Amino acid sequence: MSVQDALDLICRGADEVIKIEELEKKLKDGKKLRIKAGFDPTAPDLHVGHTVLINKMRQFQDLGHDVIFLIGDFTGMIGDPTGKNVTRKPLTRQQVLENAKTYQQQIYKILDKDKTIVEFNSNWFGQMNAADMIQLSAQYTVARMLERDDFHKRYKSGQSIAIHEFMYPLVQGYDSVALKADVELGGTDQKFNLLMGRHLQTQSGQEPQIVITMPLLEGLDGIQKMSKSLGNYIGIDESPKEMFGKIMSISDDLMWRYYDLLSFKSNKTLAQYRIDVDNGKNPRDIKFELAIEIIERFHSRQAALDALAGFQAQFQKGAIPDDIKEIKLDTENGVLGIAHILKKSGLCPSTSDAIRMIKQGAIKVDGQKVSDTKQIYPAGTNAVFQVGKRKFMKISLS
RNA sequence: GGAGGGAUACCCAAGCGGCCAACGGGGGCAGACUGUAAAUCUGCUGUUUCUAACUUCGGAGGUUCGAAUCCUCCUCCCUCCA
Repeated sequence: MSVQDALDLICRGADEVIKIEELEKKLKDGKKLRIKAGFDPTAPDLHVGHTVLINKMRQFQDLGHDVIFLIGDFTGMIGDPTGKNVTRKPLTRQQVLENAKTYQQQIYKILDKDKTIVEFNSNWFGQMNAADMIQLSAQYTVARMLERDDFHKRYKSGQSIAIHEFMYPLVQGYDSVALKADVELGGTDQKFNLLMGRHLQTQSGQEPQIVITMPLLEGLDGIQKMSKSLGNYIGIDESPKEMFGKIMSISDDLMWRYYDLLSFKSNKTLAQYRIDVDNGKNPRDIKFELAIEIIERFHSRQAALDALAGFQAQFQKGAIPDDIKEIKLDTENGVLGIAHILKKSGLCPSTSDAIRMIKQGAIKVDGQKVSDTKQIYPAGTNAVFQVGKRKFMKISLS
């Protein structure tokens, strides 16, 4: 791969690369680069938005560089002040180690285990004494520290800033010195801390690292950032079927964004996809490819293909999926009304809601639309009840 | 410590004695159209034994034929002064 191709790949999807000329020079020198990315040791419950950064690490690995997965166990004791005024609870040693383990299980679905170096920053900070710490804090000034946006805002509006919060960027920056990092990856919100690494490295006579910030991935709605609390996420532990459905539901515009940030397909392939769509190819089929690639990463090739087949059967041909839940319900006096069946089975949250659904034509029993809210079913009935397009349940009455 | 403003359904937000199960917007769900797209249009969005009844407007009491709306106390939030 040419230097230019490598550069294009590295810059793909990145928010900022500081400085790109320095990166180009490093690549031209052909030396193996040390890529650093730091992670909080808090309990990882990852969704694909989190993997944007990890994907970038993987790209570096594929280019033959050394990737360092740095677990900020020492930093975790400080707590990142990022935009939050709530003090984070310190983690115990035990918790840190457990979380680190969970992290590794998840990231090795993306990263090559053999090529990944795992480090803990307590390794060097644990050795430091008070004098060393003060020495470190002498490397930066209060005025410059206050340039960081959230410090600036809090200071201006009279909110408190504890002294130890100033240490966070310094400690993170020093990690780069300790690791002799050539490149550091982080989210856009980490920019200040990443630049601190450059500053401290220069102070210690090292060549400053390249800083690459990655944007936060938009969620399924295409507007808000992907987050668990907003419910617009794709969790990496989700079932292939879930993932498939969620990926297919994103808009065509958002699909390209996801391709840039989540796919390992080459820039050339992506360019070709765009040409194909411009020439009339159905974007749906391109989206299929994306769904398959992502599911394969977190599950398996076979699971991805099965999900595709299931999707096509269910939504393109209108078939009833074969992995639906089966339950038994007791009748009252030998019969049960449709509204009650829907409520008792959990398909609808209340009988009122069930009745609304029936009126709206959302209910099907064995594929037949039910429009009578008083429809009753006798004991011995065994049928597939469906609400809308995606909620199914096989219910037998006794 | 003093002065004032506020708390309404998932969220924002009207209503300020009967026409209120509560305007409007967002979100969500369903239907149409489709590629389970997106956009758009339509409907729904407290519960139940569902053309009717019952329980809701921070909490507890009270006034009234009748209260989300008035009064008292309590809890919580915000703004200004000290």
